[in-house]
Amino acid sequence: MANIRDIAKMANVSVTTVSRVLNNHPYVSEEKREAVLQVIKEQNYQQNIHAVHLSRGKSNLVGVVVPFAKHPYFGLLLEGIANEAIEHDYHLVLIQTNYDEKKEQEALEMLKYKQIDALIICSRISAWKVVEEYASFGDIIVCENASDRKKVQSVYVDHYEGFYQALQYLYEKGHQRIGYCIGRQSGSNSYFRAKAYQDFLHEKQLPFDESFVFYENYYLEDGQKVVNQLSYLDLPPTSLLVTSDVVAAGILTACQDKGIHVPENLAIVGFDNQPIAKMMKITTFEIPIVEMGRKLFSQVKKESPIKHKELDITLVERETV
Amino acid sequence: MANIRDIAKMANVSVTTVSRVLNNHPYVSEEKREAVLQVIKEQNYQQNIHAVHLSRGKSNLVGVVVPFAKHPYFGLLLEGIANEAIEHDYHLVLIQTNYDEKKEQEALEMLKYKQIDALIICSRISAWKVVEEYASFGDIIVCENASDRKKVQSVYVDHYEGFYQALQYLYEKGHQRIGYCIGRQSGSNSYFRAKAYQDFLHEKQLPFDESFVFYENYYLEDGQKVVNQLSYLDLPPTSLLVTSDVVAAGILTACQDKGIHVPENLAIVGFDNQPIAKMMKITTFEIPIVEMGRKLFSQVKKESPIKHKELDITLVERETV
DNA sequence: GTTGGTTGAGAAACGCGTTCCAGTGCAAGT
DNA sequence: ACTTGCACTGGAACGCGTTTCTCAACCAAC
Repeated sequence: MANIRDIAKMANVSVTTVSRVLNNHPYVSEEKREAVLQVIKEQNYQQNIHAVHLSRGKSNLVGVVVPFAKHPYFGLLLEGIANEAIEHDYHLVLIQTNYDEKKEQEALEMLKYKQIDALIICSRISAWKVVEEYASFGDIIVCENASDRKKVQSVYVDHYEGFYQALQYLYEKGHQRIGYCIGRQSGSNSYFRAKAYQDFLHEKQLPFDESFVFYENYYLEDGQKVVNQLSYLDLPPTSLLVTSDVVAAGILTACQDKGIHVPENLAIVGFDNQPIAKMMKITTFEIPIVEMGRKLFSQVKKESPIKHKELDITLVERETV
Repeated sequence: MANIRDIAKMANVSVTTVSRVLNNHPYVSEEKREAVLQVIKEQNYQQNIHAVHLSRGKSNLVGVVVPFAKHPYFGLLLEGIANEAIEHDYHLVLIQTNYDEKKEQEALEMLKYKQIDALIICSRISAWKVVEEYASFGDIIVCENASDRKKVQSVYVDHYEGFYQALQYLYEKGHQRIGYCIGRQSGSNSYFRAKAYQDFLHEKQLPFDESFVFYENYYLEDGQKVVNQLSYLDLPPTSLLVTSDVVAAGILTACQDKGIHVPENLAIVGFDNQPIAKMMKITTFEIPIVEMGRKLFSQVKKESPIKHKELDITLVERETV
């Protein structure tokens, strides 16, 4: 296959001119431009993309770190990121970590040796210190409140505030025994929610019962597990905050099977406002996930000094409270 | 940052030797190997990945074409592909097409100019003729029955057979008016299912009613739409084959809202056996999606002559028939 | 002592596009 | 008439690792 030098020769111009035609640089006369274009067409010439990357020192590739591609939350996020990437002529390198820190590390390494120009971390595992070491190699954008971090950018929802609001909402509906279900126990979003929970209990002078907190809930199936655990409690919570609508849906279904009436026996508040929440009429706090995905990508290579962007959560009242 | 030549100088060896150390080639004495390793460590040296790609003419990147990342079917497929890719030290470039043929074309172009070494097309749009033109540039693997195609590889389930079996199953349960819901109207999987449907009607001497076929059903929300349309029919089907469990779940929920009893008034058979099918006790034909994803990736760069691989579908009887 | 295989190592070629810099030619401005 | 300065062109340097050739050294077998 012909390379740029061959094309230059055949078109009787310099390599530089061919490059300029290729990249739509100005300062090429119309005749030469057409001559070059003609030869390119004849030869069915293609730039060697690796040479372009080597030369430019960048690749128009952005890494996206997700724990699982199959989880609807990350599916939605990916959708938003992908759609925005298309519009900016970037491609996405998908890095699925399964919450394995090594995989995240690898992604950071890819940033270091410039296989990717930027990295979007949808759910972080490594410590801030580690992540920030890599910030000098390219933009790092996280999907969590990192407004106090100088080196990375972020797009997020205020989970502290959201959780607090949700607790307040249930409290006003008369609930005093409020539990919650969450995904992983560590992680910054979980931290903020736990904090909001503790602060709320403290403010309302409510006791903390550790059996009211359920960890490792990600999927529909996990709802069943929660309802099971609930049945072992002497004094179960009267309401549950569930940090993913799919889990909330699982809980709701399990309740229906067990004859637990929702919301009479158990009130449920979901998060995300995913399609399933609408379908099953789950009261939920809407998180604009797809939009968040788009915004996450928009942070890539942006000049603007706004490094941190917060999106709003809104309550969607339906029938589970 | 130091390059391979700098390292060579510092270690008092040739560039070749450094390269050999880097790539674990034989013919490097232990002393030199260690000297090189030492310098590499000291200098915190990193290969320039673009130079490696340029030199090798490949990138260890595999493209994955999906219409939407947010659809659970593709989420599951992606999960399988991603997990297999990790094990083979490949990375994935996600190309979301939104069923826009241009995007798919772009993906094929990426294969042509070798930005990616292989391409997995999870749902094809372009004509075979177009796709096959690109087969010479790298492996192309599709997720549909392409057993009669020489140039591409495939991993698939027999949708003709699956659909036929499902129809047979409903027929044996006493249903004569069987409708079906499907995603896009074109597409090879849809073609095989439509064919199975026609063949079945013909065999059983049943009339074809075009109002029994519902197109463009992808998500939970679409189930509502189907049930609405159903209510306008004078003589609606007594049973429905639904090519995605999420849509089946949507239909089931909409039926519950409308007081349509399932399975008495309407029997529903889903496909995929996704978590939601289990949760909502939907009778469904299981498609091993995650495994299919893994197998799709396994076809990449495989020596074996097995270019086409069929996976089995199995009936999971639950409560919607 | 000669032939031959094996191991170790380096020079040079190869893959290829971008960009800096120098320079020419022509037109507008003073 | 003379200076600016813009439009256009191309040579050469740069980014960097892999791989092929070639050759030397060394040991073993004949």
